Amino acid sequence: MKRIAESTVRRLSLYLRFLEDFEQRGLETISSDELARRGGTTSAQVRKDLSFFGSFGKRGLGYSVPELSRQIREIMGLGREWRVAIVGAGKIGAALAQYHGFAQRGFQIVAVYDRSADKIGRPWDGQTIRDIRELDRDAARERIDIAVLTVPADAAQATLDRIVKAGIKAVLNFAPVQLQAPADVSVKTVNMAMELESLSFALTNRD
Amino acid sequence: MKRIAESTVRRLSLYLRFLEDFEQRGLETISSDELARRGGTTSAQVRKDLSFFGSFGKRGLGYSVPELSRQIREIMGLGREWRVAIVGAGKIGAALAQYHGFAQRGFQIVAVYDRSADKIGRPWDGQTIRDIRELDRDAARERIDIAVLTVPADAAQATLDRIVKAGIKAVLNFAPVQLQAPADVSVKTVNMAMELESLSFALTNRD
DNA sequence: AGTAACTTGTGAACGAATTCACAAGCGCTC
DNA sequence: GAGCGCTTGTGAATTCGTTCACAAGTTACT
Repeated sequence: MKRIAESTVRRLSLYLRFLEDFEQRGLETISSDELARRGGTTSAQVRKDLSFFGSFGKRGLGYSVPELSRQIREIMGLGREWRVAIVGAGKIGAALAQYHGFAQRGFQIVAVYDRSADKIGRPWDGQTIRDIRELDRDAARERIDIAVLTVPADAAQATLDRIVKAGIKAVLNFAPVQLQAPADVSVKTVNMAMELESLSFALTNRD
Repeated sequence: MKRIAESTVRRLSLYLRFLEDFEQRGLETISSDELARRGGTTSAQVRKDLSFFGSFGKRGLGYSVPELSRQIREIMGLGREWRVAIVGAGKIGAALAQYHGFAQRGFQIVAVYDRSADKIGRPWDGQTIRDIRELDRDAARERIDIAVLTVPADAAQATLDRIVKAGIKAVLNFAPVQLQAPADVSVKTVNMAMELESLSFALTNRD
């Protein structure tokens, strides 16, 4: 398959959200123009994004809402359950575990790990906190697909190395550091510090 | 000033983090190549990024670590305190308030707002939760620069409208929705759902 | 059946961001 | 002070992503 731009993938995720909204309201069809309006983009962009994966629309009519939802879910691999481990049982980890949209999309939290002795063994959102050193053993047995990394910045790279060693191929990182991983491991970083600093820049350098 | 790409701003923020690291370790100079290695980019990229704002390096030598730190901080507007209000006193808001890197960079939380009657008036991380309806009145008096939006998705747009009306020009949004705001208001969205879905896509469509 | 009103899908044109490549500057050594 | 090794700063080339523009398909109406 041709290489797909990151920006395209992110927009698909966005479109899907609107489609689900439309679906719930019982609407049958939607045009690229309507999707574009909601997503803050252009209709040509919407059509181009979709065209990488096939032709899902009907000329003159638009897209069938349930059909396009289904297709995007399929493209994005959201037709299945993903098994997620949270690594780092701190405040952010806790907030994430409670985050509803998580389970809603089929991301099921199946294990929680920490390093500190006084956390290990404690109950935590329906789970028991496990020793990070068990990750290597657990990963295959528990069929962990994705690790959510919520450890302090200074431990992030070392913990990522553990995750990689355990054979996990996808990581969502919340530590405000740039991580190094092999090419076959996907790492996405959510860096609020960076976003805040972008705002600071925007406020400082306005025309 | 020439328009600066968002990606450039984000990288500057990244470079700054490495520089501070180097600074603490007492290193005097750094090359674009070293910065690039850490940031997962190329030396040409680093130099180009910096060149939009001036020439800070010395040929043959590299960049002075403290000097470049200072320059980037200045460019990014990080030489001052930014006054931040958290809007939405839920789990995510709480996790953020505790987030250390926040204050560290000069982002000071000066007020917390919520809508629900049983939260208003309660103590919260050294603050008292205020009624969201007071935001309009407070914004100028408290000199609020940035609002962090951590309300549920379905209330996000309406709350943003309040924030805009209160005259706040920068918003960090954690609700997983696309928001509409006037052009003179900067909105950055941190959307974990989208990142997770990108991972799902990556896992599904690997070569 | 013909026409009008829409909307998709997609090459081509455009624009933006990244990478290349190299002249020019700096410090060190002999 | 000439030569060498290193590194910056930046136009030019290239790559990548977005927008344009239009042929072709669909429905609705007369």
